[in-house]
Parts: sequence; structure tokens; C-alpha cells
Amino acid sequence: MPYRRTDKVTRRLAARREAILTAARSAANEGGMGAVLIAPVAERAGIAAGTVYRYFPAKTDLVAELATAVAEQEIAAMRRAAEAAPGALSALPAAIATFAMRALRTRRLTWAMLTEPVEAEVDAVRLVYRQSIARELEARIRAAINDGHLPAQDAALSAAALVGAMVEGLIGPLASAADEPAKARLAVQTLTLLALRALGIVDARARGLVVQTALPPAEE
Amino acid sequence: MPYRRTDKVTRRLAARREAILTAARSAANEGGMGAVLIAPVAERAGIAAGTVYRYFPAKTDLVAELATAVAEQEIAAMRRAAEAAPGALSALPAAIATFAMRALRTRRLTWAMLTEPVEAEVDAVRLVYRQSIARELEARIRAAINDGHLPAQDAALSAAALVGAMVEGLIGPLASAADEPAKARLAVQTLTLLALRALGIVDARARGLVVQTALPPAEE
DNA sequence: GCCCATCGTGAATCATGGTTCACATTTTCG
DNA sequence: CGAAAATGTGAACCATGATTCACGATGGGC
Repeated sequence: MPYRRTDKVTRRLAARREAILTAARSAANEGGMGAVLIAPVAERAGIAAGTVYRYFPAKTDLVAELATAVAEQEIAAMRRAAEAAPGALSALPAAIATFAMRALRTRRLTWAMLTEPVEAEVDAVRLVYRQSIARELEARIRAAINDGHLPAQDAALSAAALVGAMVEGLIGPLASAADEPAKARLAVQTLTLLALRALGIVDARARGLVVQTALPPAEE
Repeated sequence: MPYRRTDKVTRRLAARREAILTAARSAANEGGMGAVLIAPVAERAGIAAGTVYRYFPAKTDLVAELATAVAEQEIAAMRRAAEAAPGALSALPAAIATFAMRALRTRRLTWAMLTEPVEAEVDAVRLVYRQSIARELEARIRAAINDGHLPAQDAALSAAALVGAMVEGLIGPLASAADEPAKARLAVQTLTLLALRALGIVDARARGLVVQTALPPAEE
């Protein structure tokens, strides 16, 4: 047996695979999904275009893995924020505001993952991101209902609607670019309040909940 | 001068132009924007592919005109419903519910016009549709605020968020297909209520407003 | 009927960008 | 070192679908 894959090689392969994903991610972050093209991504990763296919059977698979990774990261952030909150009620604005803030911070990437037009096949795999966010929100809504903080409602529908409201208000084509931090913060607060009202929390209470949601520091 | 365009010809040209637009519209209605391809559209219109370019300089222009036409039609419906309502307050749910019902009725077309992934250039011209809806809603929100029915708020932001919520809840990828009329009606009501709450109308009042919003009959 | 401008045609062209593959390079190990 | 296996390469290939254009058909005025 004149060749057996050694540890060093395995590591190198893994690193290269990672490099491709990273390259794809920064391409998306800078130029949206439209900039996630095999040739440029390969160049960024320091390899030839054909090599990408040694790691991913098709571009769709690459995008799928990227979407999954980003989704996991965002879900983790939302969960962290929610679990740091004192109860099921304040966990809700914490999760919502966290999503909003992070979406605004990496606006382009979020746009790439959620709303930028892409070919149908890519769109399909991108769905995991959207679904993850909605599901996470849905769980929080259910919990709040169970604890009697929210009126009974179709949690899945409410969650979907909130995702839509957030995305459209923050990064959709109708959103006024909230570049300055102050404006961004205001937009996040306004939309979080709107979301809570939509769920059936009366305003005065909602305002109290949101104000205590401090902006977590930027990470990574 | 051996040739001058006569009336009859002008009419024929106009009719053909209309036929192209109609063909594009039904293609979008049946198969989404992805089905709006020059060759099939031309065939539907009973002409050769090349002929389309005698009427529209580029596909983008065709889509732009289609988007404008659909937008005008939808805006007109919303306005009709709103103006039939007794006051600025009930005009709001009327407009919202009308948009929702119609969107659900021509789900595929609305999807094609609002959320289906398409090439960037087409997406840009499609924007007029989204904007029209948002602007119409925004005007209604402003009116309701002026009349003291709604708390002061960023009307543009609220309008954008509501568009997002409606679209995502009704026809986005997360929406559960509400095929049966009964389910559809329920979804429309639920989302309209959610939208009103989001704007700051307390629930009891909102419920009263929505219930009186009867479903207009299908038209065209 | 004849001439000219316009209109209609559809096969050929172009652009884009993913995917393949014959070949070169590298790695492992006797 | 040499053979075998795995990896890397990038130019060529392919698919899709918009756009062009040389040419024939049609319409209008004399």
C-alpha cells in the first residue's frame, strides 16, 4: 500500500475546506450571494477553481453548508441572549433584539442569506437559515404563551410574520439605511417594540422590557 | 412618402404589445418569474421571439411594465377598500386585509412580484411593486395617526415592517399553504389583527374593526 | 403593380458561470 | 528512489437564456 492518508494531510484538507467556506462567507459578506462565484472564491482560498469540486460536489452544497454555519451562529447568539434574560417574557425581546442588532451589524451577509435574489436551487438550501430563525422565535413565543405572558395564538404564524417584519424593516429594500449606531439602535428598538405589540403585549409593559435590553458588545 | 403608419396598424401594434404583457403576466401567474422567458412568452403571444424586441428594448423593460401594471391594480383595490370604509381607522384594516386576501388569491403572482428570487436587474424594477404597497400603507397609517387613532410612530418603518410580516406570513417560504378558503380567511384575519396590534391598536378594538371587514368577492 | 418603410422572423450569436477531466504534482511507503 | 494513490490544476466544455440581425413579408401610397 504505497499511500495512506496521514494525519498531516487530513488536517491540511480540513483546513482547505474551511478556507473555502471562509472565502465564500467573506465574499457573501462583501458582495452578497451574487459575489459567491466559484472562480473568485477559489482564488480567495488560494486554490484553483477545479479544486473546489474536490471538496464540494456542487456550488449548492457549498452554499448549503455556509447557510447552516451562519444559521447556527445566529441561533446560538439569540439563545445566549434569551437565556441570560430573567424570564420567558423578557427572553422574547432579548431574542428579537439580538437578531435585529446582529442582522444590522452584518447587513450584507444577512441580506445575502435571507432576501437577495439567487437562483432557485441556491434559494432552496438557503431556506435553513430563515427556518432556523423562525423556529427559534416560535419556541420563545410558545414558552411565553405557556407562562401566561402572551395571549394564545398561532405561534408559527406569528414567528413567520415577525421574521418578515424584522427583515423588511431592517435590511429589506424599503429599509432606510441605518448606518450610524444611534439610528441603528433606534430602529432595533422601534422594531422590537412593534414586534412585541404584534404578539399582544401592551405597550407600556413592552417599553419596560425593551429598555432593559442593553446592546451586547460586538463579537468576532 | 410611400408608407405612413395608419390607425389600423397602430391599433394592431398596441394590441400585440398588450398581448405580450398579458402573456408575461399569465406566465408569472402560473410559473413565477422563472417562467417569464422571452421564448415562451413570445409563443404565448403568438409571435416570434425576436419580435418581442420590437416592443420592448429588453426583458427588464417588459418586467418593469408588468410590475407597474400589477402594482397599479393592487393599489387601486386597496384604495377602493379603504375609501369604502367609514373612517381613517377602519380604512387601515380594510387596506391591509384587502392586500392580504388578494395576495393569497393570486399567490403565485404575488410571490413572483415580491419574493421570488430573480436576477438582480429584474429585481430592481420589481421594486416598484413593493414600494407602492408600502407607500399606500404608510399613507393610511399617517392618516390614522393624524386622526388620533394611532400613537405617533415612524410610519414608513411601520409600513415596511407590515409588508414584510404580511408577505412572510402569507406567501413566504415559511407560510403554511392556506389553500382552502376557510383557512385562508383565518390566516388573513389573524395577520390583519397582528398588524393592527403592531401599529398600537389595543386588541379588543382591533377585533371589532376586523370582523366588520367582509371579504369582497373575487374579481376579474 | 411598384416602391419604400416598417414589421416579423428565427437561427445564430453572446455572455455568464457552473462543471468536467486529462494531466501534472504531491504524498506515502517499501 | 520508484510505484501507487490521492490531490491540484485550469483550460475546455456545457447549459441556459437573452439579444441580434440579415432577410423575407406586409402595408401604404402612387
